[in-house]
Amino acid sequence: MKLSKYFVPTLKEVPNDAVVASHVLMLRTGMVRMLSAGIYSFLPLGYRVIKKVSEIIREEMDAIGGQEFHLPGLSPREIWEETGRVEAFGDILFQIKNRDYVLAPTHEEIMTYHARNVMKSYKDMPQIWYQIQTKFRNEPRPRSGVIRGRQFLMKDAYSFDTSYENLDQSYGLHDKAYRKIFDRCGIKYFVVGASSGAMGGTGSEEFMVQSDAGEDTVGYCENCGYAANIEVAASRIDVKKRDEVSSDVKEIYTPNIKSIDELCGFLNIDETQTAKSRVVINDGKPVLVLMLGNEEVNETKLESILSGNVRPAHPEELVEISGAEAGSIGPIGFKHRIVADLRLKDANNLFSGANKTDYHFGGIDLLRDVPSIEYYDLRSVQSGEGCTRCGSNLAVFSAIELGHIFKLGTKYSEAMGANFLDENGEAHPIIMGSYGIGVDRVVACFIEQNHDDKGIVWNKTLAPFDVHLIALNMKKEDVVKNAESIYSKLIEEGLEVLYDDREAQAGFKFNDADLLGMPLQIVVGEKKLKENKVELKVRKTNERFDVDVNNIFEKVKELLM
RNA sequence: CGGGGUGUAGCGCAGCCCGGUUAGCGCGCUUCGUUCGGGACGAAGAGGUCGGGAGUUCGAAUCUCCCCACCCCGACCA
Repeated sequence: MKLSKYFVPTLKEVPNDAVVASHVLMLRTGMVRMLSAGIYSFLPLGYRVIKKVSEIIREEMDAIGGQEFHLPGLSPREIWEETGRVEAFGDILFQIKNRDYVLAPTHEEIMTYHARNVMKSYKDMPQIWYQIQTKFRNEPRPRSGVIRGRQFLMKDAYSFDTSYENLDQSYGLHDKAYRKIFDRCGIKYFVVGASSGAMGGTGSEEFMVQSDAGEDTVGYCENCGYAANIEVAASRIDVKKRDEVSSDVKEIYTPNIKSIDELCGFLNIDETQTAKSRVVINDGKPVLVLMLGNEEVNETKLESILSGNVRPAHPEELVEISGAEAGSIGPIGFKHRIVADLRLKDANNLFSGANKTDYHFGGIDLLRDVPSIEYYDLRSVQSGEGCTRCGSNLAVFSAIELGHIFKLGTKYSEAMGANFLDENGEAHPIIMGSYGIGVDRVVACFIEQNHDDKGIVWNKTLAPFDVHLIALNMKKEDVVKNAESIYSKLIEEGLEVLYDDREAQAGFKFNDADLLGMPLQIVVGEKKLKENKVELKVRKTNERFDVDVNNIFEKVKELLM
């Protein structure tokens, strides 16, 4: 491809609206342009990369017996009513104004629609159906460029099986295929285990990439590979040790002391001697949540323990429930359910609120004074805490979800009446799995992981072109002649070549080449042509080789391997 | 949806507080000439509903009100 004719609008300056590296670089390299918030057009260069990722996905999906579909983006709303997901998605679901259609945010319903009444026999299964399609979600807040958009490209696959054992197999095939896909793309990822979530089902894994642009927080153990969403992650952490002697409960006057920090300062104690109280309303009933010192409650853990609806109590409610204002609430004398974090298990000599405004108790012995207390893991793990599996230090960081594999079970087949007959002629709902990969996220994540201050550093697998050929001075006949012949020769050999044949300064071309980041650059200039040589530069390592014009292809092949 | 911010040429910005010529600057773009291995130089040009609407005023990019778009933080997130 000749750059003089190719639509690659590169940007020298950093666009104002972009913050994360991949977003900045995708704009600067002319891979994408924004049309509207969270809606991006892929330009020719960017689309080449999308196609490369898609092709890898396609190959690996086909290798596990997947069959590619191309489903519509539009679908009648009533099909989503069948599974109750119009309500479940709520405002996320785009609805068409002048006809009762929605823009599909995912395709479980549509695939199930095609399966029902067609896959009627156990003999028809297993099946793996997939597609690479645009999804539409009315995200309240699109961000980070292509990483969270209102419209994005997703590979979604669905498996149909007759038993949970067979589902496990289909699931396992996807797990392997996904690892191959991300390995081939050259992405550093890790796998986070089940957090079954609102989708229902029996198991799931998320394929994650560490990135500050990510929206999930995970705990990860480099040593053993343990990885879990912060919402469920556990760690080895000491419980507060029980003192040998429990002192008596004593009431302390603590005027205007509201926070744990203030309490510690006022009494000159350490925060590990205190228990913080939070009151929530769980399905209309108050619950006191006790944490050691200043530790924050992990909302997800709390909600899964309490089940049902959980919300913080209003300030007026607090007085009514506990008799005290926020800051003076504690376990002793609290007349409702009390749950405490495990670190407080059987602790004594604690300071906490006295349920009387401006008073705290000291010498609290939870074992002695609060017999009805229940203990759970309620805190979020933090970096540096011990891995529960191997004891090494856990790292906590944010991450981007690249893929998700999910054992759906029969949620959709039951709701939509997709049944099959087994060997005995009995009807059962089809057992399904669903498996997604964010294709544009793969591209963005690769760039997040592979760039420097000059631009993108592609590998051969995903690079839009293998070679970036630069003719330094288009006014010199010798340079043009040699560049043209190298260009044809490499194309003949099956390489993808981007040829910078523009009338421009050398520095301009070098910088564009580094920005666009093809793995290998070939520089054709007067200076080295005098010795019948051209320069090859490896983008990643910045290594340079002077190569005889007649040996270019061999050296290119060697360097690209 | 809550908090903060921005909107002026393709891109990056100044001007606005304190209303008053023809709305500027850098990059990019067009033409000509010079230059040609790390974002060149000279000369001449083109390019603007100052986000939109209403208002105040003799006069609005500038003041007031409403709306819209976009960004950041939070909430939300199959």
